[in-house]
Amino acid sequence: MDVVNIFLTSELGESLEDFVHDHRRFTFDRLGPEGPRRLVEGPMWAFIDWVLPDLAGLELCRRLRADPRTADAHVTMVLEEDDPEDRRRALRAGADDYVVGPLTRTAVLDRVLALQSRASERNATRRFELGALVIDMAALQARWDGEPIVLRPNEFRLLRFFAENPNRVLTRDDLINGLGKREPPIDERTVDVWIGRLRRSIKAAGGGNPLRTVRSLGYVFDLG
Amino acid sequence: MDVVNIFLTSELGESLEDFVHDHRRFTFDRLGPEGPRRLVEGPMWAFIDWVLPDLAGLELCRRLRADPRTADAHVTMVLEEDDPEDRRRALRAGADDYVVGPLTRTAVLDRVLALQSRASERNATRRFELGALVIDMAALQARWDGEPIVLRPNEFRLLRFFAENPNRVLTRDDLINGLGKREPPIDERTVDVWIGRLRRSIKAAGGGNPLRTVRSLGYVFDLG
DNA sequence: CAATCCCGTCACAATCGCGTCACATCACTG
DNA sequence: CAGTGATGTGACGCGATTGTGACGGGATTG
Repeated sequence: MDVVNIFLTSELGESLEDFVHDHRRFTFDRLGPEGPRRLVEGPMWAFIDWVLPDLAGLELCRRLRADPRTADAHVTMVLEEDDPEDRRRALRAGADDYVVGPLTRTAVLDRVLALQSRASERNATRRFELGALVIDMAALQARWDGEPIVLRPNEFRLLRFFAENPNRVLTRDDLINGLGKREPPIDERTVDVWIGRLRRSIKAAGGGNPLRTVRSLGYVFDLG
Repeated sequence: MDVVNIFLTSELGESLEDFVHDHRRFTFDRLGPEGPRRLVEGPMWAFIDWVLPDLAGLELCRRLRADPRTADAHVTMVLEEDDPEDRRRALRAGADDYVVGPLTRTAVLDRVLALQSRASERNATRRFELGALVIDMAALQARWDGEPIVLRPNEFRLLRFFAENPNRVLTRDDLINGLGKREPPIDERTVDVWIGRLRRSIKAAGGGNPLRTVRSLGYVFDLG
C-alpha cells in the first residue's frame, strides 16, 4: 500500500498526526510559501487555504503546479465561503477540487480516502534531476546520463535520501534513521557497506561517484 | 477527445443541453432510481441530489457503485446545506466528491472540466506504441516488432494495463484492481503467475522482457 | 456433451537482498 | 615513516521474495 502524503497550509497537520493511527500510511507536512519542505514518495494531497499570512492561496497553488516535483499533487483549495466566483478561480489556478472551510480533521481524511483510489490512474512522474543523475520515483528507477542504474531496494532508498539532502554531510546515524531502520538496531559500519554497494551500482551503469566520504563524520552527496 | 457523459438527477440536464455548444463532447441524461437509462462509453460524471422525490440520494449513490456498469463513474453528491456530517456520509456511500447546492450550469461544467483533464489520459488511446511493442485495442492484438503475440484474454488485459501505466511501479494490488478482479478476492501471489505467463507469451513471439520486478513492491513496464 | 482452453491456487525450487564479519587499505598524526 | 583509527570490500549465510510446473474446477467451444 502506498504512503499517502498530506500537505496543509494550516497547523491542522500536527493535530492529524495524533489523530491517525496508521503512520505507515500517512505523512503530514506543513506547506510554506516555498512549497513542501521535503520531498516524498507516493501521492501528494495538498490542502491550501484561500487566505494565507504571506501569500495568496491561489498563488501557492500555481507555484505547486509549476514545480515539476509537485505538479501532479492533488490540490484542494479551502474556501472561506461558498462563492461561485472563487470556486471558478480556484479551478482555473490549477486546483483539482475545493471545499468550503474551515477544514476539519475528518474532512481531510475522508476526502483523501475517497479520492485516493482514483489517484492511481494518474501516471505523472515525480522525479529528481541532479546533474547527470535522474531519479524517477514512480518507476523507482534511477539513470545516469540516461543509462539505467540497476539498484536494489535499499540502494534506491539510500540514493533517494541523499538526493533529498544534497551538499549536506549525513552521518551514519542520519542515514540509518533516514531509511527508517531503527528496528532492529543497525551496526553503523553497515552503512559503509551500503555506500560501497551503491557506488558500485552507479559505477556499473557508467556513472561517476557523487558520494564523498567525510572522514569520521559521514558522507555527502556532491552536487554542482 | 472522449465524450463526456453527464448524469443528473434534476432537470438541469435539459438546460445544459442548450447551454453547451459542443455536443460532440457532451451527453446529458437524467438519472432515475434505476440508474442511468442508457449505457454509454467513456467517462461518466454523475451529480446526485441529496434529496430525491422517490429515493434517498445516498441510496442511489450506493446502487451506482454496486452496479459494475456504473461502478467507476465519478459521483458528486449535491448537498442542500454544508453539514459536515452529510459530507462524511456522502463520501462513505462511495461518492467521490460533494458540492453544496443548488447546482448551477457553470458549476457542473467547471467541475467536470477541471477533474476531467486528470482522467483523460486513460481512455483516449486505441492503439499504444511503446517501443517495439504495439497494442491494437480495436483488434485486441499485440505485436512485438511486427510479430504477433499470442495472448490469452487475461494476459491481454494485463499488458494493456501495463501499457496504460508505463514507467510506474504497479503493486500486485494495483494490478488486481486494474483488471477489475475484486470479486472474488484474488490471492496476491496469483499476480506473479500472471506475470510469468505474460512474459512467456511475449518471449514466445521473440520479444524481450519489458516487465521489471521491483522486489517486495510490484512490477513496472519499462519504457525507454 | 466431449474436448479444449483458461485461470486461480498450491508447493517447491531458485533467486535475491542485506546485515555482519574479517581482513585489506587508506588517511591523518607526530 | 611508523602507528592508529577509519573506511573499503569480498565472502558468508539466513530469511524473504519470486518464478514456475502441476493440478483441478469452471467456462467455452465445436
